[in-house]
Amino acid sequence: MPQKEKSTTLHDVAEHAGVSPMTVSRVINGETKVRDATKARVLKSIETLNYKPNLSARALAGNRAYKVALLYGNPSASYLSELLVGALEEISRHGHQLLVHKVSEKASEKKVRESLTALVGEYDGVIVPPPLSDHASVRAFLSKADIPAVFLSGRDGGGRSCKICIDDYEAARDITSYLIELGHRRIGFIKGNANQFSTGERLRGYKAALAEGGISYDKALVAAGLFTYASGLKAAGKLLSTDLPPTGIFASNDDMAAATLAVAASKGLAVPDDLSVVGFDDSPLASTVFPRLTTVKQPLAEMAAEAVKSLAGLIGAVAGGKAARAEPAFMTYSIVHGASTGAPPPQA
Amino acid sequence: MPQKEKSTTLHDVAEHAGVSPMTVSRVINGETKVRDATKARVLKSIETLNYKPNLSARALAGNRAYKVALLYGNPSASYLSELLVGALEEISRHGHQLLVHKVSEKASEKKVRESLTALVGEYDGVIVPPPLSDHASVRAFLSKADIPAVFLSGRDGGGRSCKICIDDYEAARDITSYLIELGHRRIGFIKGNANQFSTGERLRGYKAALAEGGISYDKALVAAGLFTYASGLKAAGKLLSTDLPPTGIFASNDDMAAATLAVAASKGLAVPDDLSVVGFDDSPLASTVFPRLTTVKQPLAEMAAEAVKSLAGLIGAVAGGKAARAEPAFMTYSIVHGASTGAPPPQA
DNA sequence: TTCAAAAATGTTAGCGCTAACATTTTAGTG
DNA sequence: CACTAAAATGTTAGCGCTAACATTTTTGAA
Repeated sequence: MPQKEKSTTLHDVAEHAGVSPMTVSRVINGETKVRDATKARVLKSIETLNYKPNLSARALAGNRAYKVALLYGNPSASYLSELLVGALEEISRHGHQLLVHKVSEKASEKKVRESLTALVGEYDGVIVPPPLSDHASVRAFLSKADIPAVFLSGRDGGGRSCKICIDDYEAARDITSYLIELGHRRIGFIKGNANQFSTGERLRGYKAALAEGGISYDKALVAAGLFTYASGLKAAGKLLSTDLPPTGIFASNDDMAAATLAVAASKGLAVPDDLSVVGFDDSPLASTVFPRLTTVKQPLAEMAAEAVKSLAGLIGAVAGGKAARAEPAFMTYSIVHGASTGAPPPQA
Repeated sequence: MPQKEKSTTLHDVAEHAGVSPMTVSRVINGETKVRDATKARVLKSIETLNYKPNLSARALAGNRAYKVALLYGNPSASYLSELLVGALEEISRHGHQLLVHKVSEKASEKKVRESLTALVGEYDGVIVPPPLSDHASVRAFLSKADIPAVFLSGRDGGGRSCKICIDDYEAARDITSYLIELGHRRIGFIKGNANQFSTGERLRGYKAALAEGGISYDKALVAAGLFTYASGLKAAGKLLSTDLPPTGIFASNDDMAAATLAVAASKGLAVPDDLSVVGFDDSPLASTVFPRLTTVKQPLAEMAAEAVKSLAGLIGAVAGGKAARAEPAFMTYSIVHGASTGAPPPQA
């Protein structure tokens, strides 16, 4: 039972290594200004005694136990869970405290304001994932409240904010190019919600890939969507009912791509033989449906960890009275190759 | 900026209320052995000064900052995120620390053992959601390691463990009864993974409802499944290809129910006019697909919160040298009425 | 070699809170 | 109304760690 006997402390390590506690503290923190020989000795003692710093004590003494709120209003909980895993990992590494705070997107302006007002006194910083990160009034409020914030995706933030995202434009271009490489020439596109920043970026990427492939942009192959399954059904229905339907469809997210699969099935189209489908996000849905979707995977856990780091930096800077302005960070995405893509049918 | 000026401490409150810090501490904790008048005064001061206890300090002084690991191996991340939200809420209320620890279910026995061994020295307790809570070797290991554990669903645990769950049997019976009330007489059932405890319970509930409705159990209306979308496709395909297909299908989880919808669509069956479909879990998928599934909703966030509480109790008891054995808790589920259910077609 | 600047290490104090014990107040008895 | 047990409150000390400053050791130029 680890909790019966006292756990080893900094002092135990110090004694074992024959140095002062402060030196040990320095080793486990900055690791600067300690002679290599000493450092090695301390590290060995730490190893031997299996020392684990007590985060509570550290937070208390160092006066830096930030409380961070992860806002969410996203019913697409899959996104959330990966964020949480990453954020928790990073948070607990530093002894901060993470809370999840629900902000209903559909609530009235006033309600949102109330919900956020509660945060300001309570937390030292907030992390804002999409779609909240595109929510104008949320952004405006946080900016005015002058609370350190890190936005995931969405537009660039003003004030004490930072943005962590992947390059939606590049990713969309890449995955579209992939379809082109497979031989597709008529590629449909299902747009996302118009008020989200990534919607425009993904469309831009789609167009760029077409241009690079020497394919002219055809308005008839683009359908509006809202990032929802239902909207995907409608959009895919429209695209697949034309005289000359596309042989490949790029849906701006997996929900709509999954809907596209459903529409294809009901029309008797085989995927990927008759139609290739790609999505975006690598949501659980992407691997749930059959065939598994080819899609763009964002490193959400890493992004969340990065967000926590940036936020800690922002908070620290603000506390230190410095101008707080972290650089936006682009993370690397990857393309997940599923079974929903293949060469176009020969007659096409 | 909340982090610039020092936040109010226990002492500030004590001074404001004209009592000793210890009295304030007693008020915010047990609230016992303090005169009502004094307590009221202190509470008012707390209110006035907007005092928030410092969890780090409390944990440090009280020597009770439990580290809790939430194991997961569940690719169905939706489940996880709701658990996390609930667990985080409760955890941070007490200043404990939560970590998520991945345990690959498909790894070799040895790998699993290694993965878990790391936990034992590191954490004070673990929370084990399904499907891990049904994983025999995980259970055996935790029991032998004698680490406080709370299982969500799954079988009852031995050793220092506790189980939080809903009554799968009752829930399955309820939702089947609902189909019967709508007028269905031929109700198909798609089973879950055979090695999960809830699979048997749900089947038992299905049978009980049939019996109560005076419907005889027909083996031909039951298909095997594995809780996956792909297995659902197969099972639903089988059920809907018979001469006299069911008018309602109860899939043991939402993934398989969603697959049933897809099969229905490809067969030209309208849901719910030609076929009613119900699922189990209220996963995000349930509200993603069209039409929205009627399903059983487990209060996952509450269950996680309860798990944290139970775990804290177990750990405390163990630390105090008492026999640790918390009672299993049944939580209340609810039935979510979606658009996937309706009266059976008249000719049926 | 000598000595100051730089680098490495040590000392002191205290973060905010709560056990554990000490003291005061209150209520209850004869 | 004194006197004691019980209840309420206060005091002291320290949880494990790290700022901030104090001291020692090392380094390298004169």
